[in-house]
Amino acid sequence: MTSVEPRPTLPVEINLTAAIIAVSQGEPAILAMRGSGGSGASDGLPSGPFNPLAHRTFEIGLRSWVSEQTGVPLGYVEQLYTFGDRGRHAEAQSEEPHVVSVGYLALTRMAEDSPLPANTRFRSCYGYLPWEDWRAGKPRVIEEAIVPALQKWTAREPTRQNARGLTRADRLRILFDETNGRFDDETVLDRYEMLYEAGLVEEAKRDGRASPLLSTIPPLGTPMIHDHRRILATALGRLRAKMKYRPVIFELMPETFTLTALQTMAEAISGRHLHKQNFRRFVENAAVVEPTGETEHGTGGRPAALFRFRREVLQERPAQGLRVGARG
Amino acid sequence: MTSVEPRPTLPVEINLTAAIIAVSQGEPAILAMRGSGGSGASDGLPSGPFNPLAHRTFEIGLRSWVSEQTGVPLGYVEQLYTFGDRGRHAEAQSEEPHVVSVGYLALTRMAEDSPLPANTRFRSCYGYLPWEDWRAGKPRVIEEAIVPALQKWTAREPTRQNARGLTRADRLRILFDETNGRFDDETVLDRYEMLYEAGLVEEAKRDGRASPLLSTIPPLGTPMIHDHRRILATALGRLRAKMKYRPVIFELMPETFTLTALQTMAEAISGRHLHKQNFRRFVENAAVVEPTGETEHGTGGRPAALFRFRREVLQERPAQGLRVGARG
DNA sequence: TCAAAAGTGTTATCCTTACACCCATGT
DNA sequence: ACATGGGTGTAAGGATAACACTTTTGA
Repeated sequence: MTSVEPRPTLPVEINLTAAIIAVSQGEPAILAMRGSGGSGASDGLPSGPFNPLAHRTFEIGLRSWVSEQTGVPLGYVEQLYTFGDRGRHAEAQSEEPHVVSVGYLALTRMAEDSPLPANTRFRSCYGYLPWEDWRAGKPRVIEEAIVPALQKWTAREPTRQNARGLTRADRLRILFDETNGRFDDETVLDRYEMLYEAGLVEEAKRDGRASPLLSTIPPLGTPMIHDHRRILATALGRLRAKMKYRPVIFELMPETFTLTALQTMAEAISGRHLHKQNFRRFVENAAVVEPTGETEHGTGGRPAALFRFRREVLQERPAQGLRVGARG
Repeated sequence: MTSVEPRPTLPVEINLTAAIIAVSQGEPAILAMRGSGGSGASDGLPSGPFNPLAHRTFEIGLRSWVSEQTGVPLGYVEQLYTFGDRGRHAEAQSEEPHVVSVGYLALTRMAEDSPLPANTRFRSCYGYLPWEDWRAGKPRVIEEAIVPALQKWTAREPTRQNARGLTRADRLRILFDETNGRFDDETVLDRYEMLYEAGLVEEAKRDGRASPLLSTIPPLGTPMIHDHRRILATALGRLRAKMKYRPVIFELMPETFTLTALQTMAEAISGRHLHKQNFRRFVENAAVVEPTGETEHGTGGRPAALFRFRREVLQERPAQGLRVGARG
């Protein structure tokens, strides 16, 4: 039975955090502020508390924080996940209010010339998550550092299962091996969480659960404050998944573009190398783009035809994305 | 620049709400409490405030509320979405703390005999969302009530576009028409949201945005308190999507089952009729089940072979679901 | 003239959809 | 024997994955 007596307001604060992704020169980039938040010199994402008196919805509040902190205009915005254990050491002992993070994915076109605050820059996503970039084959850090360290971690409790019934060895195989020659580009969060659980990322040290192995391996990507790297991992995974069934990628492209530029964009985000003809055939028969008639010169070879996104596909039906194939 | 001075805790309360789905006798059912919450006699989902001092994570808090209010054991649990505008009339004027709802999907096997509190029962999902049940063809309520009413709503502002660039007519066509003979079973939330926006569901009246048409049509499904029907719609859509790529459906099945029972389950959830052979072939070559060797008699005809879920598929790779085909 | 990038043709294979028919049991 | 639901074979069509080759420009 639900109690009806008036409850004291519980000490909970809502924090809104944005993973703002853009792509420039074939690198997917995340907007990060260096040395933000007062937690040492780590990078952080734009974020701020949600004040329901000032902003009617989360999204309005988020846009306001991002605008104030970075000046970057947001296009596509999507809620990702709400994390109840932000700095996972959070315990009853603390005097501070408990903080709950609502993470958002936002996409923006990068304007090379737009002014950003001094400590704020677009930085490659793969600087924070280097094991996610398979465009030039399996990243060396996986075989050289991650797999050996995780194997030791696995050996420590070989039979223990997680909530989904998987042992550590199962997860290692599923997440860091190309099973059937395939790398699953969408399980970004699971990979990050496994490294965190095993105590192999800096954030684990901060939360008091670092592995003794942590000091024996090179740092696995640049750390971030609070749970921001976790939010970035969630954002990248979601974007990779969404791109396959919704035309979100065009939120990142300029008005007109070549097919090669589009493919490079898809590769940057999915972290995989794609097959040229198959990519083009797919784009063609999905009818998501149309030629402008112009060509782009000065690419070093034959000029490329320019295309634009056919906005009408949004009105048509299942609003197709780019179902990128298995591998190039 | 983030301010570092101590902020007063903002008056925000986190509410945890569970859409608990089970299936019995071919009907997908949602656990609902009649006349709960003090908001009149409407139905509500199990829910309660999150107290970080009592519960370390949202999920622990949620399980505790559900257990206390209903006694139902939860199997699979997944976070859905966090709604910042629960009873969307929420405005600064109110004295009460602002409430933010974190919605969860949970699955459970229905035990026919288990005792439930008096006001609590599993009720058909399609009682709340009748336009989602296409198993026997297009639901009559769509052509008879929904489409005419939405057409009038569309005509009122024919050129207005929403955030995704869609006009009302676009949305009507996309959401309530079988485009290319296909009904998109995953866009449950979009359909509910369109009806809400158009003021055609009871909840809109409560929030002061009912359409004058509301009294001219039969009620569109049973209403719920707060945003609970919205959470149910989110849950059903997510479950329909997830079922296609993860074997979550087995969380709802008994230990052993016939293939027909499995198909009935998939149909109950997806709201569509499926093709028998194709369904069986899919199950077969996904290798997600194995025969027990037993058969079930007394089904009225030839006895059916019994199967069980192969738990090993969780260890194998992309943990397949039931990719239900277009239509039966 | 040649490097560099754009752009095309074709085939084997597998998955999806959709037919229509046979089988084993209880009454 | 027959109604009822369980269970199968097969073929057309389309999507995918993988081949290697031609074309057009700038330097």
